[in-house]
Amino acid sequence: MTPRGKQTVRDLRRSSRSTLLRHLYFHGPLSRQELGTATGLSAGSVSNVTGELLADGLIEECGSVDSDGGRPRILLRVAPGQAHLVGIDIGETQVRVTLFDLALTELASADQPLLAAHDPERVVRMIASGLDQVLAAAGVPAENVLGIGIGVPGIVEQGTGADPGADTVVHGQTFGWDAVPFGRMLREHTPLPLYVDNGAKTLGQAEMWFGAGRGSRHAVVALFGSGVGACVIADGVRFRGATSSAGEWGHTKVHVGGRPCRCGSRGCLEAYVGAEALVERWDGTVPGTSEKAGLAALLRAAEDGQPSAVALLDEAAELLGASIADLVNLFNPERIVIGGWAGLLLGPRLLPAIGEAATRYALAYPRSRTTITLSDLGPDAVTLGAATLPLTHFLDSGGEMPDHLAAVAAV
Amino acid sequence: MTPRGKQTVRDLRRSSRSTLLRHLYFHGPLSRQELGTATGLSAGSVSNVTGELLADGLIEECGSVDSDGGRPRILLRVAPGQAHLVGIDIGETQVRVTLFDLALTELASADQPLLAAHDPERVVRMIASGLDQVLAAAGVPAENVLGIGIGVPGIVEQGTGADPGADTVVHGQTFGWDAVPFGRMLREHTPLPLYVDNGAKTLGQAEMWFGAGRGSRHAVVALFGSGVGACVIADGVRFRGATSSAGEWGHTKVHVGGRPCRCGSRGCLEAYVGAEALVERWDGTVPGTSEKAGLAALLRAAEDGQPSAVALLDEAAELLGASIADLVNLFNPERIVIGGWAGLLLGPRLLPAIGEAATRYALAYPRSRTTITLSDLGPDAVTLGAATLPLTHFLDSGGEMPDHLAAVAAV
DNA sequence: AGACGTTAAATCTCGGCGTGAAGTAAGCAG
DNA sequence: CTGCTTACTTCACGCCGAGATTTAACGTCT
Repeated sequence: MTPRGKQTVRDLRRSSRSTLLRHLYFHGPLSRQELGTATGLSAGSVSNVTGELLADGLIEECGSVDSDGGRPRILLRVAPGQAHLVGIDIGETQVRVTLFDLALTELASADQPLLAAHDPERVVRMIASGLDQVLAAAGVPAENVLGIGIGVPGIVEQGTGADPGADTVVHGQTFGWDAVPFGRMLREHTPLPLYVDNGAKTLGQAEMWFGAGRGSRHAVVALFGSGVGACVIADGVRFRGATSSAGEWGHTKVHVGGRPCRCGSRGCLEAYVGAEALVERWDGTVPGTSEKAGLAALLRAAEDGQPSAVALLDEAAELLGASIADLVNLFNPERIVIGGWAGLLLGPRLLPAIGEAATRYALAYPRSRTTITLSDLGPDAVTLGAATLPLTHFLDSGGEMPDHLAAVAAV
Repeated sequence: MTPRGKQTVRDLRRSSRSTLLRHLYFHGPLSRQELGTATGLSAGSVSNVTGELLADGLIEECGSVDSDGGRPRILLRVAPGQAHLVGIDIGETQVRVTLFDLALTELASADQPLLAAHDPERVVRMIASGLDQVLAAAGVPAENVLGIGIGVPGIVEQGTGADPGADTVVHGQTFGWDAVPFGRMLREHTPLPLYVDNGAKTLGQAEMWFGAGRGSRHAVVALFGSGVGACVIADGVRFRGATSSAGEWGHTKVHVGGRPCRCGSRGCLEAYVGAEALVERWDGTVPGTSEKAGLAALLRAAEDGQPSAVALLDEAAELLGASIADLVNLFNPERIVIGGWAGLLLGPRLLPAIGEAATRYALAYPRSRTTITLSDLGPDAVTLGAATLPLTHFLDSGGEMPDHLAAVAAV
């Protein structure tokens, strides 16, 4: 309990720049006038700071609006092409690299299949080549990229040094990665700033920025796929915990000592309601089908009234509801968003039962303050959320360019 | 996702004052010299700010230390008698009001028994009279009290207005309080600033400031008493959630659909390992004994090898370990502290088994970064933790006196 | 005793910040 | 063209922290 307050000199400027930039980013084109009233800064300061941002090329003027009788307002917006972002999704079956502009519109994308072998070295090489591909395809020079956000499976241990991304270590049980120095390996292929986080967490970020989580400051994004994970947002910021592995919801117990789970423990939620577990437990599964096909078949069977399928899905809804109730009790969020490909598939059928079960299992007061909704983002959101990581840094720093961008920005 | 960002002018000074005050508070008497290097502020600024704080009477000089050959260092410390704090514990059986000085040394205390009736109006009157008693006993004028911290059972809904304490609403299931406008009722008896929170949370605060949680920024304080609760600290700050009811660990499920719990749900942790549940479930309990006596008897029987007692405690350790594993997975803390009167009683016997079970049930990586320890604070810590609430506000604001104190501080 | 070295603290100068008032730009109505 | 309204810019002011300089308060050495 000896928290930090640091010294501050012209961090005021950084803070002002950050505030204005953020506001412009999220609330579309605005005049300096509106910016001032919205952020609380005086008109003089807004003029000053926007002038600086304009000179840096980070924002630009875009049209004007008549104001009855007086001088028209000049609208400002973030210059979308001034810098770029890369988002990468390392999934179970492929590595996807996507290049975005500052407004997060997709410019180019490169997919590379990832078969049985998940050798880290090979994945890193695929990232490097994917990076070259998208930059070449869009004609964007590498110096113009603010940073690379990467969503990986497993637990991510963030670095702390001067180049934190390069110190990132990944523990991925499903990939057989044990303390892989992922950041260091990547750093050998690119000098760009690296931001690595768990894929479920980047998906959660996307959900908070552009999906069903928009507008809430306390939320839990529950990712329901082959496994089960969660991304907790507290007060607008992702909850990381001491070593940024917080939110491992899938291995929360629903029946202590129950079904064995692939994590080595027993009774985990994932061992009951993960897509892998559901397909494996259903007696109607045709051996050899893929997980997605198997789950779709299970859903169809349940909709046709096949008793074992109905029972299995009813049980899944009950357990998910109970476990979501735990999240409500522990995190007290305003909103719970159910996402992930299995969540998208089963959600429409299960949501009412899940909500009802959550009401039965959670404490009344926090439950009454929470809404449970389905995600409205596609599965491509992982790369989008990953790109969000360097973007957040960019906005927080008030539009600071990494060192290698200085020359470009000066033009 | 449109977070804050405010205007800032001489908040720098507030921040500097806060930093220095906090550092002096927690790291005992220090010279200006040491303060400078410890906080990163320049010697000039330290001189400036400490001069201001001295003039305000918030800190004082206390002796000096030779520095080989040169001018001796003058030590500074927070002036303990300059202001006072009140901490109140509304427990199941009594209302305890304690007056502290700024250094949180107890000056006076008043207990009032709370029998069957928990009528809110009566509790508020007891608080008012207890307040008068302790102030009179210590000869402290009310104007000299920075604020009143109150730990209550149940869920606390914090106010948001200009006088947040007075808007506090309490939902206390065990007391039969339903949306009691506790803050407003108190405001009729005293003009002092009010800070209300759940008793488990104030106990957790005490643990973080003075107990086993000291020095960690991410911790979970698990309170194990008649019921079960938790206080989550993330990055040095208590995790509140949207309506500050986060951390309701006791009603987390260990067996979905299992034993009925007093909260109305089934399978809650509390329904298995709460002291009330343990005493009720043990076949050796003598009807009519108090909960504490019953639990002590259970413990003695287990130590004598009585099989049903041993089995019950073994199961409790297993379930606690599994549920603590959930906390580890979800919150990823550096430390878990087990407190509460039942925790203190059973802890020494159960701790090894709990730790071992947690290892079996939690993910390996976050578990390896967590230590599980027993509380080292007595049960009186609730009032201490409650007094911590106004103190935190005082330190955060850089030593700002509430309005009614202005006259006193000017002397 | 007095000069000197050493270290702590106070004071001073400097560049930078946001505010708010005063000034300027850019449109409209008559 | 003259006023009038509104948007933006400029500027003087007070305040801030950093860093250099000065003063204070001690030992020690001759």
